[in-house]
This record gives sequence, C-alpha cells and structure tokens, in this order.
Amino acid sequence: MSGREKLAAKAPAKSKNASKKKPRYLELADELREAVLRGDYPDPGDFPTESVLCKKYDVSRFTVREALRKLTAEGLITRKRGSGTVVQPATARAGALHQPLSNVGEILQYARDTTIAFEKKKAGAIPKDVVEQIGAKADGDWFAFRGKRMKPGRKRPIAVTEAWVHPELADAVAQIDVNATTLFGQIETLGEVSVARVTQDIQAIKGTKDILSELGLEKGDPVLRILRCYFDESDRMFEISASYHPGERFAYSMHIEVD
Amino acid sequence: MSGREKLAAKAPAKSKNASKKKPRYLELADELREAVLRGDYPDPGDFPTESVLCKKYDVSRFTVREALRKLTAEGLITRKRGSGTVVQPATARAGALHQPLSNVGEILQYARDTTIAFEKKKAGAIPKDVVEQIGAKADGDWFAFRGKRMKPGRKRPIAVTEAWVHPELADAVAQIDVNATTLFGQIETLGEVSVARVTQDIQAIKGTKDILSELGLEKGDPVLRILRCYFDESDRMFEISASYHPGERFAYSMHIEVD
DNA sequence: CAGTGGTCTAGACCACCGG
DNA sequence: CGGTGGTCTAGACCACTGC
Repeated sequence: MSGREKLAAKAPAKSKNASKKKPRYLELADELREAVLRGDYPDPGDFPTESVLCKKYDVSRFTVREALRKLTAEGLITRKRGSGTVVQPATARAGALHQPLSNVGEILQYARDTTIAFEKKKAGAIPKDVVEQIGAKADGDWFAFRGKRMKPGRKRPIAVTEAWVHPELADAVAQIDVNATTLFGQIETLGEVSVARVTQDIQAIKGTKDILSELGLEKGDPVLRILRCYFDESDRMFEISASYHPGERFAYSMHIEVD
Repeated sequence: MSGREKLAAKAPAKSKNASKKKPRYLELADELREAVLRGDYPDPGDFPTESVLCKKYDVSRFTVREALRKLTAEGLITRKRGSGTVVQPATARAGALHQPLSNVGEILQYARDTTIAFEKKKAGAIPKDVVEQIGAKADGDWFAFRGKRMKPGRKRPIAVTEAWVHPELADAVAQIDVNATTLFGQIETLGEVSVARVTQDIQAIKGTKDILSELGLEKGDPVLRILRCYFDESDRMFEISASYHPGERFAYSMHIEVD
C-alpha cells in the first residue's frame, strides 16, 4: 500500500532512499487525515480538541496546531475559537462532479481516487502553444507521456493528460511505472527532486478532434485545460503537464482560507 | 522591559463596523509588505533575517515567523533554510493574460487593476443551475447584481459577472457603490461580516447568447465560468458570484506552495 | 462559568547554506 | 564554521463560545 505511513513504531527505518525524515507535525497531519477520511469522526463535533491531541500524541501544542493548520488548509476541518474543531461535512465535497484541489496534497488525493495508464511517447520538444502559455523556457527534448484518467464507475474519462519530464531526469524516467497515479509523485521518489511549488493555468478552450473523441465529447463542446508546471526547491521546472477535462462534466473546485 | 505594549486604553471603538484590534503579526506583515512594495529592499538579498526583525520590532520569533508566513503565502518573499529570505522579483507576476489568484488578497489585487460597474437588478431567487453546482441551500430573495469587468487598454471585457447578496444584508446593499471594484470588499466594510473562506468552482461551458455577445465572442466559443461562494467567520454564505470569462483570451493562473 | 482555539514569549536543537 | 530558517517545547494570556 502506498505506504506513506510511518506511525507508531519509531523504528529508525533507515531506508537508504532519499526519503528524509518527516517532521512530526506532518506525520500527525497524515494520521489525522487518514482518521477523518476513514470516518473515525462521523459527527462534526467528534473531532478532538487541541489539548486532547497533545496528550494523546505526546506532543506540544505547537506541533498539534501545525498539523491542524495543514488540515485546515486542505479544507478537511474548520476551527473556531470558543467552540472547537469540526470536520468539514462531505456535503460540499465530492459532488459527483467536484474535484477539490487546493494544494498538492489534494492533487495526490484526487489522483488516488482515479486511475490512469500513461504511455511513453518519444522524447521531443514541448508544443509551441504550451510553451507560450507558460511563458518560460523549456528547451531540449523532454520525455513525453500521455494518458487517460478514469474514475471507477464512470464510462468516460475525466481527463486526458499529456506530460513532459525534464531531459536530465532520464534515470527516473527509465524506472517510471506507467500505471501509477501521478508522474510527479514517482519522480519525487525516484529522482532527487521534490515538488516545492506548482503553478497552474486554467483555460476554457475548444478541444482538438483527438481530445474530444478521447473524452467522448462532440464537436464544439468546451474543454477545460489545466496546465501545470512543477518546480523543485531550487526553482527548476522539472515537469509540465496539460490535462484536458470535459467542460460540462467536470468542475475544478477549490477553496481559499483567509488568514 | 518593553514587554508587551498594552496599547493604551483600548479605544472602545464601538463602531458597528469591525475595526477590531489586529494581532501583532498581521500588523508586522502589513508593515513589511509596505516596505517591500515601496522598494526598501531593492536587491533580493536585502531582506532582514528573522533575528534582525525580532530585535527591530521587539517581538518574539514566533510573531516574526507568522508575519513572514503570510508574506510567503502571498508570494511576496521566498525563504530557504541556510540562506535566508529573498523578496520575489516582480518578473513572473503580471503576465498580460495571467491573473494570479491564490488567495483573497490576490483577488483584490486583480480587481484593483480592472474596473467594473455593477447594475442592481431585482432581488430574486438564485438560478437553478448555480444552486445545483454549489450544492448548498440558498433560499430566499437575494439581491442581484450584474456587471462587466474591463481592463484598461483592452476593448473587450475580461469578464461578465453576476452576483447575489444574502437577503439579510439589505442595509449594506442599500449603501453599495455600484462602481467599486468588488462587492464583497464593500460588504465587508459596510456590513458586519468579513470574508473567512471562499470556495470556487471552475468550469468550461458553452456561453449563452447573452454572455457571448457581451464578451464579444461568437457562437460556439468556450467560456470559463468561475463560481465563488463567500463565507464569513460563522460559515454563513453571504455572497455568491458567477464570472464568465472569454475562454481563449483568459487564463486563470495560480500558484501553490508546498508546505 | 469552564473550555475552546488564537496569539505570543523565551527558550532549544537541528539541517542546511554560505564563506 | 557561524548564521539561516525549520521544527519543537512549555509555558502564558486572551477573546470567544457554549452551557
């Protein structure tokens, strides 16, 4: 199972791989997120208070608050001084159409509920219209992929995705599992880079014939294109992806917290 | 010594409007933001370190870090362990087409560069398709507005916006300046609510005849619809807006920081 | 009123980066 | 190496909520 869980046993776990030790507050956030998604807190008021969490996990309030801050940013919970922390009802989320994606974690979560099989294409230059839109230089022959993202129980795909990986990441590309959920997740594991920043451009366009037929749409149907650029800590762009979604059947949903 | 400035008498300030006392870290963020925008740190490396800021403003590191966290979220600065804090060059910002909107502050900034004149319409129920899409109840007769958003130097509008304001905010609605940049900004000032959360749904749709002609588009051109719901601190939805953008001429652009 | 989350202090250790 | 920002502790006071 896509083990992201470190959990109880403090076993130092010196996996030789590059996975550095996660801060405690992120581990805690992962545990709490799983608990929420698993349904451990069915009623909105079931979520523990900060002080309870401090004791239960034997960490300081700072650590608890950092974890809860993350879950708040993800829209999983809502907090209010004086009353407490409540899990956000699944009402607004997961309408059949909605895909909440307000941060990278949620991109992963969204990917987890869907399946995709990429096909490796010949490496080459990135299409002109894509380069223009992102307004950054992306020279050289990038490794190209193409896939169709499906959601269980639906006939038609929710996206057709094209992606390009930086020419220097040949080692990682060679090991890519073409049936995994996301490319950048694998590149993070295989390569030495990790995502620090993502930019997105969202547009409504007329789909090309190819795209339309793959999405099961008709001529003239609008298509939502999401162009993503992935940057590492040193601000190097290492992956570009273009996803084409059926306009009427798909909504890109996000929320913004004010601080 | 200086300990903590109790701030002279708490000026009661019972203005019905909400001019509550701002936390120190937000004040600090405001000061630093102004300094950056004023150009006090022309070179990227000029920005002070945390310890310098602690001394200069006589606050703890926690307070400094909260302020810097805010500026980081706004994309104003970038921070790296070991090297320091650098102001983000204005290079990437403000592509002609791009409208970065990853937080409410940026929605406001985007509005600042554009103009809009709203027209008050008759209050009434919210259209069915909108209600369905947001998946929340919005009963009663909401105050309706409609406007066209223009960008200086461009002939065609970048958006047609419809908005609805909660029936209970009649007082605020009565005072609304129909030529201001945003409705929710005014409602915040006039009413007793303030934005705590925004949700957005983005879709590619076929525009109606009305919308298309107002945007200067032709039949069959795709339209990007952004549906926003504004919530206050008590999670009450007090405004809904639907913006229709020309698909090919407009990109919704955002960036996500990974934490 | 007791308990919640929001703000804040004064420490500490660490991983990382530059000179 | 010294200094940076990232993580974390153990306190504290407060504004606000619910009962």
